[in-house]
Amino acid sequence: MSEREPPRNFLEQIVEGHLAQGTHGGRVVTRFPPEPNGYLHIGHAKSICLNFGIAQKYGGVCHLRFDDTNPLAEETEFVESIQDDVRWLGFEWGEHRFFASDYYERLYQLAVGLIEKGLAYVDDQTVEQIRVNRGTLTEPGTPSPWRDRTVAENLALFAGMRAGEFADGSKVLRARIDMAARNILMRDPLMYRIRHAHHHRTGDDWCIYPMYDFAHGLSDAIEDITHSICTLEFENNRELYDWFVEHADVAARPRQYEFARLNLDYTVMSKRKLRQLVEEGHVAGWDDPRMPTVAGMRRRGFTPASLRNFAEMVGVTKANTVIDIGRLEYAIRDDLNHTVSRVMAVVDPLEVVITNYPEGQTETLDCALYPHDHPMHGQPTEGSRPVPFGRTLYIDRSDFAEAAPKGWKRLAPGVEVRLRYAYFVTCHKVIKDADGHVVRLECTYDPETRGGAAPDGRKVKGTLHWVAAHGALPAELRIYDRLFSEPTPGARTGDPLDDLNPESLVVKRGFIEPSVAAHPAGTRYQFERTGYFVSDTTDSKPGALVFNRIVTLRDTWAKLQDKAADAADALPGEATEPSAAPKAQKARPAKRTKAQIRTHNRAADPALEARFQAYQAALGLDEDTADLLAGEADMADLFDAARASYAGDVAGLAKWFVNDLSGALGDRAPAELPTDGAALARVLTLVDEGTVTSRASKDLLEVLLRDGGDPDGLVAALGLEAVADTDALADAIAGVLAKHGAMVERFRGGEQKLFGFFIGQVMQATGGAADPKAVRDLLTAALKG
RNA sequence: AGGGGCGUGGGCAAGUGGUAAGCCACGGGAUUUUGGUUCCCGCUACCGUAGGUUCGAAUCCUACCGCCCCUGCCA
Repeated sequence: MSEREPPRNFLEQIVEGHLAQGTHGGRVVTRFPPEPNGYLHIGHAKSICLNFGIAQKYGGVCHLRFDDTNPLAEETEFVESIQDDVRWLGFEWGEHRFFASDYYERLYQLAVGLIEKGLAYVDDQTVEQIRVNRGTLTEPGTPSPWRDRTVAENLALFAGMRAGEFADGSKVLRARIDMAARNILMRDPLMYRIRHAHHHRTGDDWCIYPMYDFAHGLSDAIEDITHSICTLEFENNRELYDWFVEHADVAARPRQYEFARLNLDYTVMSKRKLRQLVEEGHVAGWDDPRMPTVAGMRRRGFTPASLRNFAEMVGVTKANTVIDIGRLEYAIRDDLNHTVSRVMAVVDPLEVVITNYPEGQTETLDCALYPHDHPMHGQPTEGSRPVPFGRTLYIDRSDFAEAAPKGWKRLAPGVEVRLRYAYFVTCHKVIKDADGHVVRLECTYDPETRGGAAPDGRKVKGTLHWVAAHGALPAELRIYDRLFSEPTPGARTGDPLDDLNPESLVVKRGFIEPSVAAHPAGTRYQFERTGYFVSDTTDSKPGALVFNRIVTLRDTWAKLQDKAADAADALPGEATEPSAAPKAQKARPAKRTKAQIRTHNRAADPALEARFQAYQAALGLDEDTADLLAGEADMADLFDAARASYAGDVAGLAKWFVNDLSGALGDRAPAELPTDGAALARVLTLVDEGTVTSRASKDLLEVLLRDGGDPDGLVAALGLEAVADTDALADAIAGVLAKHGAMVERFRGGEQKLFGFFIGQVMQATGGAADPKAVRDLLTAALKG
């Protein structure tokens, strides 16, 4: 009961609100609308999880709709890859797979309908003319000379466009909205353009193609989508979306909602930049394991669950933020740690000879597949695999130091360590080549420590992974790292390519234990002490194994060393250059503020201006208050009406209007209220008289503004009369104190700020009806105890 | 006559007038045959800034500041 439910994101709250009110007849229909012109990336993955997730959660469905309205960019190949990716992520669209191109005929008819209503016209202007005449951010556009063609002419021309009578670019169909609209998208947006091009599905059936804004919302309407979720940059398009849905002949009323797209540091996400990486050969392809594409991450070894969890973890909001890529790494580690078997592999081999191990002898050790110190999700923690051991073996070069630094727990001359699951060994001799490079280590082992434990109870500080030379499988190990070395690629120079990480892929030749030979490509492992790896699904072959590093293990030792290195670097005391060049100050026109609107209103309405003056002169209100009250006639009317039946101090009424009423009003226009000034005045009077508390008056006001009615009657009906009766309050206080004994202790222990908590509790216990001042006094006494 | 959005600890993010959730990162400690895992503890935020309303404001009002998006016959 007291279990904390995960907070719902704002979209889920909206959906729940609709469900509660039966807004869409209780239906939830979302859609994921990719354009089949490229590969999906992790940002799309978030959107997929959101759309399919909401449908799943609320018993709805999610359509997969390909937004294929531009024949020049789109290809069937991408349709396939997108479907693969969505399925791989774990979502199923069932029979709900659609294409915008399925609706071309219907859309055409809807366009004709708009023409017939005089709401669309054929424009003969050139691209350049259209652009110029659209105006700018601060200047209105100018109407096309073709804007007032007759319906009949438009109909004929549009039919001609469809029939292929005109060349590309010679004509377009435009919505006839408003060339002076403040939202540029509303300045007669294009609906259709001529493109004599082959479409991946409709072939050569069409030579006119609908534009996004026209096609998208109406496709939503055709499919009876209820919640059309897209990213923030489409916020400006919503007005147009609504316009088309409203004016075209469709019954459904889908609504668009926007959320912030996913941004990840140390990577790029735009299709353009990703394409550039591929086309210029900085990566091996769209499925290069360093790419943030779904295909790339799949090949890298990410799991669908890790991506879904990641999407859940980062949340859904409208704030434009950048996610720490460490969270993605956390998500995949957190999954694999609980699902994947352990195995030993040496990335950078250094030969070790156990000099006191009999020559020619070998043995097989039984090694656990899973750690037993945490639950493995959906898998047994039991199970083992045979691992050969012998006189010659390999350890990782990074596990040996000729001169051990402080804190070193690994192998060094004279130091004894454990070979995992095997024996304790001690290094006695370091063999080097002519250049002084270590080529081999000679160690002795303690036969008594077989399995890794010493009968005499002695401890070693370190445990190393290893692979015996006999039976070792050679393997190519692709050590992947972040594609970019800067959190915001391109921040310095403007070109992300300048920040490519030269070590995003390092290929190593190493060895792995033979047990993995039996597993299919695509199997994921934890290479103990090294990281999570997957055998590459396209390049790994029996006898020529290839593994991709998915992610490292957390590495506390490396972190300590980094810190030590940083500390050393810092010694010279050089202040780091503030390299960030001052941003070019963009000249932005100042926004028209609410204050300017009010001033503007008065300039246009002398009567309003007169009231503004009178409020100050006759009523003695300060300028700011008078400004707010006389900013629009409706508000001033309401205020004057209230004033006429209010006996108290006018300044108080004015303040109450400004601070309380306008907040409760929200977007509602004063003139549309189901109540009047007299009733409002009565509300404040009730507060003045002490009949209701100011707290309870908010509830009263809310009901009054919503339903209207008689304030006195409402007070009685809602039980809002102020409770100043000492006995009743004392009871309430005693109840609260008894219920929150621990809090009382804390308060008496010095947490003074909890006083507010107690007041709040008492206020709640009395439904907001308690007189706060009385509560304050009584509570002070009671808490002194 | 520009318009549309967004600002809560290092990074995310709950919160919608009554004790500022949680996650990641970071720091400590315990356990450990992975410097992994797991488990504890810490991270003592006055909520962009400044005024105001209120017994009480991250939440309501006002002004200001900062950041993002929009002038494709792309989506």
